[in-house]
Amino acid sequence: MTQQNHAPKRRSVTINDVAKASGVSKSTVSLVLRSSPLIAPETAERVRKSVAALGYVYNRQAADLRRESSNMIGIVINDLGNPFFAEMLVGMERRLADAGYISLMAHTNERLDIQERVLTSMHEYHAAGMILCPAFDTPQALLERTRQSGIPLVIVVREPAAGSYNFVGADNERGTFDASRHLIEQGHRRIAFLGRVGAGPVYDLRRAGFERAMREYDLSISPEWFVNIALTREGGRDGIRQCLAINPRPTAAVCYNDIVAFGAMSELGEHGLMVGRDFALTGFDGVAATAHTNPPLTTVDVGPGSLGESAAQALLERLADADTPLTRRLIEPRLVVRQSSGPPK
Amino acid sequence: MTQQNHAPKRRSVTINDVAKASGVSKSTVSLVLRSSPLIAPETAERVRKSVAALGYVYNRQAADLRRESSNMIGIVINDLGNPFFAEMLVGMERRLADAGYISLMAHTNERLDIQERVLTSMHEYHAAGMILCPAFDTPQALLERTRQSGIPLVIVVREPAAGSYNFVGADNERGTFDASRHLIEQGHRRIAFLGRVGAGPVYDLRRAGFERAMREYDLSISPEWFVNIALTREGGRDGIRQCLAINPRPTAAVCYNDIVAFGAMSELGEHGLMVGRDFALTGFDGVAATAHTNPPLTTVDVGPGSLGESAAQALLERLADADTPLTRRLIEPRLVVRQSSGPPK
DNA sequence: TAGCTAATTTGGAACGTTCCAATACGGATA
DNA sequence: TATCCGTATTGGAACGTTCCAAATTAGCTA
Repeated sequence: MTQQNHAPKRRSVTINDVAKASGVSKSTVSLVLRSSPLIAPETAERVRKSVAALGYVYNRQAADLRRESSNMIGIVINDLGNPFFAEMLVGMERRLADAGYISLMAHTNERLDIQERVLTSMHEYHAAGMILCPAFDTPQALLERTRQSGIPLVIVVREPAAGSYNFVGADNERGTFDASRHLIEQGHRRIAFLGRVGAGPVYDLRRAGFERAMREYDLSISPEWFVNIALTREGGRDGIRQCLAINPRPTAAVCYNDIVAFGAMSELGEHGLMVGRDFALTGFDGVAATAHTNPPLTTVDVGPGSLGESAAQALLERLADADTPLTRRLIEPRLVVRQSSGPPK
Repeated sequence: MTQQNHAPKRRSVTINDVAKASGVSKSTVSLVLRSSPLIAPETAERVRKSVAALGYVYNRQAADLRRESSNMIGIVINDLGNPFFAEMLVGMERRLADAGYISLMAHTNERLDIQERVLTSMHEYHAAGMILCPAFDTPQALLERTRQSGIPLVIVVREPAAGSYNFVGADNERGTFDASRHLIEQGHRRIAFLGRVGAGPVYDLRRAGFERAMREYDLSISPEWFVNIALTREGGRDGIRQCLAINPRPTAAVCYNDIVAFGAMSELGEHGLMVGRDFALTGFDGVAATAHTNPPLTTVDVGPGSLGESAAQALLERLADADTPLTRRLIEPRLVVRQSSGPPK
């Protein structure tokens, strides 16, 4: 006795089955599915009935193959552990979903080999467009190759050294300038800058903003105030430990980003120092959590969510019209002053 | 004069072009691309040369259509603003990518209509499997429908009321039990529970764990200690405000999850209370940030990343063998004691 | 040399859509 | 009645793969 009820393996119902069931041709069904105005209302109604009755599900794979396109957008993120990127991703996804696209998401964790792999994979799946937040040290060649493949590409957050790309990011120099000026005007004179030296153009710009502010107020910077750390919460702790060892001790620190500031706050607390009173801190990014730390964190808010939306928007415009000129959008950050950045004692 | 150089529109290179270029049949090329052992090494070499020369890119859409399958996995997340889900997502994505799959990710923001839409969309794209974290109040029917569609489905975090599903989650009752017991053993007697009343089974279980611990230590619970709040950082603030108004005032609170605890910490700080000394707090989830708050947060660690990996693993097993029995995996959480949960004064 | 086997290679027929040119059908006009 | 027109519908050829059964080749053996 042969066992045959093993796996149902029911052939999936196609447009043809629907056509047969409703007594029209597959072409008609196809038109109905795309709600074409060509079809007579009664016919459409009948077809829709059969669709429901048979439990037909549209096969986008087949449709996309024929149309030589797709409704999938590739999103490549390098550090989802940082809420900045998570919030940005949410913004992108929302905007894209609203426009009827679905997101192919991949996380590179700053690894170039993974980044390369996912980019080709998205390519193979015929993504209609891509949003890429390049990992550190991404070779120019990779970007160039992706660009030339002809699929619309928007680069976010980290701007490539050269070449013309569709870019959306924040005005980093301006951001740290504002934060630094704020600290200076609070009365701070010895201010540290916590970041990863040589982390690329973003680091350079944020540092430059800090330096410009100090210069404009005629304050000189001791080299040891450039504290070199990993761009993580743990790095923030490390940065504070280094700061506290400096003599004379800085009274404030401009942090590369919010999560570094989080780590710094935690470490300061463990040393019995009260953030905002004994030591001032500013972050960068404006992630949601900054409003709910102890104490709330003064930060340079770039609007992570809306930055993501902007990127998606730029891509959508490009998809709508391939001849749209490549745009470069720099978001003006907004300094949000909270309790972490009080004056020195 | 007709303008024709408008858009390049170069026909994409197909397997046929490669075949022609290397003097073999398309079938052979197809086999080479999938590195079949049937092909003679020299032939494969020759084909690969042409692939590179022509800049051929594999069309997975076409392949998947023919094979009636795909390498895409749908992941539906409801609240990426909560780092717990972001970290879980990272775990899933990594495990799936390692296994050669690519993730179709969608964010529902707890909205049922969006959830419904993305599920059908993933369906239409022929996702090979799906991981779903159901939005609050997801109707049983939707889950049932998805399950019956035949595509392997793993449900995470929030367990459906009934029916047999592949589920991966945490032992919620046990988690809050451990946290509550810890606070009690620290000497706390008046302990609040901050959560959203009626938020579903997860709330019920976490509350039950709290109640059991109190019962086991013969402590009665005043009804007002069940503080009803939104499950956000803002909700945590709100919860503390409510706590402080209770007379006699609780000395500790078990928070529904980590972000609620974050908000609570921030609010306590603004009232001049030192967390861990003047008021004790525990979180739930074990997100990375808990180790770097001010002070570091005692939490019930379920390992968000590895929970995601487990879910992916469960799905992969099901994909490998459709007859794998449906599993229900409950992760045993681990209480991580930090400074937020010191004894009462 | 014919016949057998194993190792490679191959040509069509799928997969489920969309596109296009062509057809069918009333009804109005000449 | 023949012709035209607009509206609705349709069949077949794509899209770029994989699958399958069959064909080709080379090397042995009888």
